[in-house]
Amino acid sequence: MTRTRQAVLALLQRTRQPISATEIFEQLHQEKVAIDLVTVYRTVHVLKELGLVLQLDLHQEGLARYELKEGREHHHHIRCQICGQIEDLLLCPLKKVTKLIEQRTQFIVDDHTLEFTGLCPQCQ
Amino acid sequence: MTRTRQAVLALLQRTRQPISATEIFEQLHQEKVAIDLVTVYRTVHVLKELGLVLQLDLHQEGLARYELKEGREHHHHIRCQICGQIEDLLLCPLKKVTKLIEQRTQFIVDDHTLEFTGLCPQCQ
DNA sequence: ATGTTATTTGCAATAAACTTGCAATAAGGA
DNA sequence: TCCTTATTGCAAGTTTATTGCAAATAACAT
Repeated sequence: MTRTRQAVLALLQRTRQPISATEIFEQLHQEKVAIDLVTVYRTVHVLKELGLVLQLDLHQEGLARYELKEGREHHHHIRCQICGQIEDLLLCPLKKVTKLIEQRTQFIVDDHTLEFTGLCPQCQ
Repeated sequence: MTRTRQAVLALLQRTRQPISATEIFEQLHQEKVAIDLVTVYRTVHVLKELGLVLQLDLHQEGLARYELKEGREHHHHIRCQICGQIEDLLLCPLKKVTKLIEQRTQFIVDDHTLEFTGLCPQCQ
């Protein structure tokens, strides 16, 4: 854990929304932390492997976002189509459905992604 | 509707799995249909706007896939992590949850994406 | 502390998926 | 047919992410 990686991790800790590699890069530069974009990519990769960070690929965004996994429970997201705001949904209705799918398809289900899009209160 | 667009649409009709732009390009070239990759992108864009085609951005694939919307009911997908096979799930457990989310978040929910990943029977 | 080794970083170059500009061609209508 | 509009192909550009490699940094034993 170098101080470069600490800086990325600390940023993820204090950011409430899932954040992209470019945003991490720009935010750290604003805070006078010199870091290369490549290093950001490599760092989030390492943090992912360590199980500290989750990668999200939200529908039609065309880029990856990262959020802290540490100490957070399984959840999903809703994104505003206008302003791009992303909010956590602290629920998951898929436990029963997963069993049904395993029976129907004979797959062993490993993971799922669920995302809602719509209009946030401000953008309606 | 030109014959180039017909060719793309016809391919989508006879393909059972969601297919990427590059795959459309390669498949049509194998069938001796001369088409530029750019035209494939523009065609699926048009077909999307016409409501004939749906775009899927499956988790961690890093590319878009397209499937026919015409005459198909709302459904979701499960993808094998090993072989990449994609199967339809003709179910959707999210109607009630959507209402709950609208109440909780004050968003107006417009759409959702749901995808499962796991191991298909062949790859287990 | 010093040297030795392994890891991490930055820079440049590359890859992959998609988009845009523009001229050439094809389609549709008066 | 002539004119207008839409579609296509080619080349070049964008964006996001990855790779190679040398330099800098960290880890560690002596």
